[in-house]
Amino acid sequence: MKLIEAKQQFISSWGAFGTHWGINRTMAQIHALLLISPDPLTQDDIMEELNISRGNTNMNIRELINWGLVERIFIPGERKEFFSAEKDIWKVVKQIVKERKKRELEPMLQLLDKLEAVEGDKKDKHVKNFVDTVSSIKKLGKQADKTLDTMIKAEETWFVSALMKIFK
Amino acid sequence: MKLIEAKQQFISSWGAFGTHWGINRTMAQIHALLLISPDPLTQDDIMEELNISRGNTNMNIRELINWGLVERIFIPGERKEFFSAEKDIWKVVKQIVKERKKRELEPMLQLLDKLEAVEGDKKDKHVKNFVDTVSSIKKLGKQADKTLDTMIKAEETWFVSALMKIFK
DNA sequence: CCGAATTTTCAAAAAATATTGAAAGTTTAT
DNA sequence: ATAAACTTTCAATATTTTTTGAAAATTCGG
Repeated sequence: MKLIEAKQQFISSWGAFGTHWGINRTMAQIHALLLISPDPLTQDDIMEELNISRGNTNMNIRELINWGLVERIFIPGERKEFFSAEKDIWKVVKQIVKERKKRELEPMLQLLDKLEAVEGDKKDKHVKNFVDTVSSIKKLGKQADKTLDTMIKAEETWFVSALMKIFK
Repeated sequence: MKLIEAKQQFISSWGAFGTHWGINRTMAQIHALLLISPDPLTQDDIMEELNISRGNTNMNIRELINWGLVERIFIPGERKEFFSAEKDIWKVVKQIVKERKKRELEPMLQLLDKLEAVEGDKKDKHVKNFVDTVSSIKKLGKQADKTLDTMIKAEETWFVSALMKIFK
């Protein structure tokens, strides 16, 4: 397979993959393109490679910057802005975990705390089942939260070798 | 907070949560409703509780069954079918992990294997960066795959205590 | 086998989401 | 201060996804 074809497949699969994870196709594709580009690219480079409009490109680059996955690069003597993606995949994964934890897991745990305190007779099977369900989700969620916190701080080498030890 | 209100909040949040994870709102809401229902429900019960159409209810129940999260219950003397969700949250999580691994991670790893074998001069920085990126994603993906395999087989108590040990 | 009860399908409609492109805004070199 | 280069915004449009509901299919008791 030629590089040009492999690149296209990589970008298009990364885009499809993203849509399964609540990330829009274009955002994932821009990320993929930057990952495999050895040098920073401009907005125009990205527009051209992916055949998307200026507005779309701009919005999604910004979103990637919000997620901490892409950074603006200043190149002396250049008028245009350049963009580059973090290439260390372990850092990328940690960054995504960190953001999703903050945006999704933490609010969910807050809600569960409130819901667990529902009024009503615990003898009533509806009340009991509700509280039990909420409590068990909360328990697992809290555990996941702690685990992810530690993971976010971890080095890959340390993490992998620790995992190897338990999951042997 | 009254049970009825707490239920509604739980269902609606579970639905919103699902949409961030590529699961459609209705499917997540049906799942939430079944999780907090002590007894199995019929299609009509679900339609009425969530105010959704018969077709929509039917398709999403089926999808939940495909995911292994809901099962049909046969109740002697009843003509209608009843549905019930797995209540053990650890089992639910393992089931979801298992399915997503099969549907998403495994095909991605297969693709990466192919892409890693791209033709071209490894001295060319474009080729080199492409291969390096693909390889490192593959490496992390393979590790995740193994880890998840072990997790799928694990008991919750064992899993949590093992995690406590490393992530202390 | 009949017909009522129930489930399933799927084309059409609605809703949600993503994309465009042109205009407005900003920055920079001279 | 000006104008060209570049970036950002956002209303309109297009696309994708979800939902509906009525018709078709299936199941089951008698």
